[in-house]
Amino acid sequence: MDFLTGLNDVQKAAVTAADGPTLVIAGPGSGKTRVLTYRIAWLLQQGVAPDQILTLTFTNKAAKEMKERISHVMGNAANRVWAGTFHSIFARILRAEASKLGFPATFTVYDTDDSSSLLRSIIQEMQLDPQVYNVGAVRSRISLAKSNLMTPQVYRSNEEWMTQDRQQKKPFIVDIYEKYMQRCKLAGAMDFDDLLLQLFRLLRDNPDNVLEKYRKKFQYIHVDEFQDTNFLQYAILRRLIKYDGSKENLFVVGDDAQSIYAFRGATIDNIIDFERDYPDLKVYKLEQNYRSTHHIVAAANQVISHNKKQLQKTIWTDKNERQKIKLLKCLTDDEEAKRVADLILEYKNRYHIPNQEIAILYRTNAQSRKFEEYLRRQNLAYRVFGGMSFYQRKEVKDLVAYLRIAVNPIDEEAMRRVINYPTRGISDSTLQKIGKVANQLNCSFWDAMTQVPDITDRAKKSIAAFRTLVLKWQEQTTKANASQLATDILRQSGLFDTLKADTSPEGQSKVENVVSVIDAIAEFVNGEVPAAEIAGADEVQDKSLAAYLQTVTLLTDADDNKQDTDRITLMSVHSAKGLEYQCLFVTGMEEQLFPSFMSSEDPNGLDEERRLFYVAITRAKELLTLTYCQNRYRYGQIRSFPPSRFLEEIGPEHFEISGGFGSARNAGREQEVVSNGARVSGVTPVRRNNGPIQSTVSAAAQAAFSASPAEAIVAGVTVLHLKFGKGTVLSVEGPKDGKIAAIQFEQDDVPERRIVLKFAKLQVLES
DNA sequence: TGACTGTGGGTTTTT
DNA sequence: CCCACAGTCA
Repeated sequence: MDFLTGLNDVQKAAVTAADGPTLVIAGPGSGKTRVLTYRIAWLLQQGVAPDQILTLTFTNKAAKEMKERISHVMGNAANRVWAGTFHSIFARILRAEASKLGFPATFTVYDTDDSSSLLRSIIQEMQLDPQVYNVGAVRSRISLAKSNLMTPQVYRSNEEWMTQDRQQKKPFIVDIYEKYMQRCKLAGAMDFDDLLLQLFRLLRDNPDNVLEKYRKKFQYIHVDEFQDTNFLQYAILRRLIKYDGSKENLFVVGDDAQSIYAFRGATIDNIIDFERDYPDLKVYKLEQNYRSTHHIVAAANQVISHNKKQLQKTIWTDKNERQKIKLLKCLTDDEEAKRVADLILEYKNRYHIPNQEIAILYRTNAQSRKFEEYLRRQNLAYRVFGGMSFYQRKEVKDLVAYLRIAVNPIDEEAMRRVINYPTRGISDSTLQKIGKVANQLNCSFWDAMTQVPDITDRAKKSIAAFRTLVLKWQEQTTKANASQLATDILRQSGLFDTLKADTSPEGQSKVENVVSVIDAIAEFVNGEVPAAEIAGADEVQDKSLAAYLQTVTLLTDADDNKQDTDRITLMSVHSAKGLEYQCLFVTGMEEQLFPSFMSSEDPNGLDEERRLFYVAITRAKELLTLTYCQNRYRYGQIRSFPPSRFLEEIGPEHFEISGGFGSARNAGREQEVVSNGARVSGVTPVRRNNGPIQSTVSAAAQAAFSASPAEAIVAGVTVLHLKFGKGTVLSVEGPKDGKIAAIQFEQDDVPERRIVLKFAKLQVLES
C-alpha cells in the first residue's frame, strides 16, 4: 500500500492490525489522527464496505477532519463511512428508531439551557429552595448519574449517592431527576445525555431485534479520544461488539495523559476495563512526537510525571532545540494581555508567522476579554471560540423554538419560550395554570393548554388561536420544503416584524441572524453537505426540518469554521485539544486559576488540571510562552495569587525568563507557605517591596473571603483584611458616611491602623 | 401585562 | 464584574 510509506513502524503495525480489539495509546503529536484515518483507508482498500465502518469522535470538527483526510486518500468512498460525534450519530439512529422507545421521530434535543429551564420549573413546582437546589449543580448531578447508567430507580437504591445527597442537604435530587425524566418524555425531548442513555436502552431492551441490525451494520467501530468516553458510552460500545461470533472490531485511540473530561463522567477506567474485558487486546504505543521541539516535549514529560496514575510511556522527539519556553511575569492581567499582543507582533515581524498559526489559551472563557482588547488595539485579527455561540443568541433560539414546536408541538420548553413572544396576551399566571394542569393530568403541556379552567376568555381565545397556527405549521412540516416553511413561520409568528421594529444596529443584526438561520436551513435541504451533517450513510439523507433541528442543537461555534480568513485563535484549553499551533500562549498560570480553585482540594481534580496543562503546552510546535500575573481582576476585585505550581514542575533549563523581576521559581519560593495551598487560614508576615498589592493572606483564605457590611464592623469584633490579615477592632468613630475604625492587626508592627470603612474590605470573623 | 430597576449571587471545562 | 431574577411602577 503506497500510502503506508510515510508511517513509522508502530503506526504501520497499528494501521494494518488484524481484526479484533485494538488499543492505540498515542502521545501528543504522535500521529494519532493519521493512524485512525489510514486505518479506515486501509480497511476500505481491503474491501470492507464503507457503510460498515463507524467512527466516533467527540467534536464535529474532529469528525469532519477525519472525513476529509480519508477522502484525501480514498476519494468518494469516504463519504459513505459513518463518521461523526457520539451524539450526532446516536441522534441519527434514535431518529430512525424513536417509536420503539415511545418517542416521536421528531423528538427535540434539549440543550443545556432547556434542561436548566425545565429543572427550574420542577424545583419551583416541588417548592424546594432554589438556593439549596442550585439548578446548575442539580443538572450536573443528574448528568453524572446518566453517564454512569443510573436511572432514577437505580439512583434511589444506590446508598452511596443517596448518602452524598443527604450530606449535601439535597435529599430530593433523585425526585427531581425522576420528575425531569417524565417531563422530557412528555415533551418528546432528549437532552445530550439521553442521546446516549436512550440508545443504550434501545440496545438493551432490543425491541424488534434492533440490536442485531446495528451489530450487523457496524462491523468496524473506531473511537477517537477514547480516554474521554464515559461508562455509558463504553457500555454501548461493548453491547455493539460483544456477542457470539463477533469479530470484536473495536479500534480505539487515546491518551490517558490527555483525559480532561472526568468532571463530566469520562473515565480512563475504560482503558483499563478494555484491557480486562478483552484479554487478547492488541496494544500499540505511539511515543514519538512529531509536533513539538525538545524543550516543549521535555517540559511536558516533567509536568505529567507528577501524576501518579498513568500508563507508562516515554514521549520523545528528534526535533532540534531552538527556542526555550518563554515565561512572562506580569503585574496585572492588563499587562499580560498587552505583552502577549506585543510579543505576537514581534514574532510576526521576526518569523513571519501567519495568524492561523497563533493561539492564546486560557483556563476560563472569561479571560478572553483583555486579550481581545489589546489584539484589537494592535489591529490583529482574531477569533474567539467558546462562549456565546451563534445558536445561543436569543433571537436565533426564539426562531429555533418556533421551528421546534412546529415539528414537535409537545416540546414544552420551546412552547414556553415563544407562546407569548411576541406578546399574545398569555400571561405568566396562565402558563403556571397550564403547567399545573399538565402535572395533574400527567399529560404534555400542549395537551394541557386546552384544558385549563378559570382563565379569561381572552387568554382562552389567544391559546386556541396559537394552537391553530401551530397545527397549521405542523401539517406543513411533511409537505413543504423546510426552508420555505421556516420562512413562513418566521413571518406568521410575528417574530420577523417584532425584530424589524427595532431599528438599532443590534436590532438589525438580529434580523440578519434569523435570516441566516433560514439560509442555513436552505443549505441543509439543498444538499450542500454542511459542516453539521458529517454522518454519511447508505440511506437517503434525512432533509427534514426535524433532522436539521436535531443537528443544530449539537453544534458549537467551533464548528462553523469560516476559516477563510487568517485569524489568531483565542480559546479555552479544553477546546484546544487536538489542535496545534506554531506559536502558542498559555496564559493565567496562577494558583486558583490554573489549577482552578474548584480542584484545589481534591487530588484527583488536581491531577486532571495537570493533564489539562499537559494538553495545553503540547499544542505548541515551536514557540511556547507561559504567562502569569501578580494581580488579576476577579469577581470585580483585584486579587493576587502566587504563580501556578505547575510552573515549578518544569525544570528551569527549559525556561527563558522574560521581563518582571526574578523567575517564577523565586516568586514561588517567596510564597512557599501559600503556594502549596495547604494552609487555609494561614496568615504570613507582611512582606514589602514585592509589587504594589501584597497579600499576607493565603490564597485559599482569599478565595473564601467575603466582605462584611460596614455596620457589622463595631468595636470588639475580630476582622480579616486582605492585606493586613487578622485584627481586632478597637473603636469606630466618625460620621455615618465616613466611619473610621481603629484596628490592631496581629501581624503588624504599628499599634493600630485607622481604616476608612467606606473603602476597606473587611470580613467579620467573630464578634 | 410589560418594562425597568435594583439587588443579590455566582463565577471550570462541553456534546 | 456580569448575569439572572424579583419586585415595582407605568
